[in-house]
Amino acid sequence: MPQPRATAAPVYALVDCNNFYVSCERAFDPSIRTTPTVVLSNNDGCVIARSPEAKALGIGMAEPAFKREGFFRQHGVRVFSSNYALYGDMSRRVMDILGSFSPDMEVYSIDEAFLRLRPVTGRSLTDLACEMRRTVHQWTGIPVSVGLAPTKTLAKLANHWAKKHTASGVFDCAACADVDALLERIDVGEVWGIGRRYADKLHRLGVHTARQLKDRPDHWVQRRLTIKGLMTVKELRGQPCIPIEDAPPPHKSIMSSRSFGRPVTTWDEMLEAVSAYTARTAEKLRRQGSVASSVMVFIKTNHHKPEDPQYSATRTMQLPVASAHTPTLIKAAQTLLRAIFRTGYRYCKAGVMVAGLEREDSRQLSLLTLPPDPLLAQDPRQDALMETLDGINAKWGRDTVQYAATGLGKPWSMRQNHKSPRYTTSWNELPVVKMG
DNA sequence: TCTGGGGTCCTAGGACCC
DNA sequence: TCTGGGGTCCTAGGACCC
Repeated sequence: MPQPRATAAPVYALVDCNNFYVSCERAFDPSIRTTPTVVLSNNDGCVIARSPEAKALGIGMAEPAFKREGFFRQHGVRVFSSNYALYGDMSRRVMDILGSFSPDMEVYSIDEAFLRLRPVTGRSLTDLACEMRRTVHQWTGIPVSVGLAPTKTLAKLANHWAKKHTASGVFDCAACADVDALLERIDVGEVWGIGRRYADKLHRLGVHTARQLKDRPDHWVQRRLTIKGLMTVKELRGQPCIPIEDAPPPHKSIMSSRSFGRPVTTWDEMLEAVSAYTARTAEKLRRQGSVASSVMVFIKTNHHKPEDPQYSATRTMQLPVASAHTPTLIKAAQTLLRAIFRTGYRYCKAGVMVAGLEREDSRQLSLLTLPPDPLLAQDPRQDALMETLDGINAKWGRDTVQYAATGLGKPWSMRQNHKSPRYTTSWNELPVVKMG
């Protein structure tokens, strides 16, 4: 048993929900607790979460679902469409609980958080981690694993180790007498910050394990993996380089894009889809309190179907005055789309991105636009209108009020043929408990 | 023979993460 | 019929400035 630490050196915990999306489905449907289960990406495209039983059947991450349909049926695999209303809400509950264990928390993704833990007299951090795990499971039904280490990169590895090799679901690097021996057993590609490309490159250079990477000289690492790679290596050596970000910095760009549920071929449908994505982008922009100074639109055909004629195009426009006003952005996006849209293609995807984001309260006015236009662009009525729109939609649900340009039927919208109810966020879809 | 030196800004491409 | 969506950062190279 590791002893309570006497020093003030920070210890990082990485808490990661096990098979998060599957665990969310299971929390509300006990009948699938031991059934092989998968969750698909948007548009029911590929597998993005697998239960242990599904993994054991050999179902891979990111496998296209349509190729596995027969297999799923044959093995009784339960299949779910992504239900982000549910996962987002469950995530918030888990994070609330974790936040009560440490004020220094970074919510790193929908299913992961880093915590900086302070040693408590008379109690080991492993013990504390076990309590976190118990509490989250008891209060939400979501199983989590915890890795403890002196750096975030090592905490990631410790978490990985906890999932694979412990029954407790908790692993503390400090409890390990020989960290080098452990790093020797970990493939370099499993290190946080080393993706597929770098892993291939490192293997070609004779670096196969986390230990070997850790022992390369700084200049060797920086030349091949850039400054970021060097930070990763220093963290493997136990030297913290990547701080906790407790307040996430505002986004520098915001995108909305979707694959279509079926190919889009007409101008009218494409215009509707791009307008709808723009409206969504504008909402996200306002939620962050930002305005955008440029708009980008892209459209593309399906490159998985080489027998179809292929086309893809992107176009960007600078706005004279940064804006988060939906009609202004829709107008810009429509102009861009008009410039790149070609008939005769079966489009599979489109998207809208805004960039050059500034805080709404400190935006630059245009030098070039003569009065009264700057006043018009700053019309306070625009802001008031958007506020009202967002308020109504927040209260009564998304798209209670929407722009006509974004379409009503949305025949191009994504497939979601296996969606579970929004158990926790919709009154009409609450789970029903039957008293025996 | 010999073609400065230092800086900024922008873009494209490539890598990573979940 | 059919292969996700949404981000960030770094580097190199070119344009341009004095």
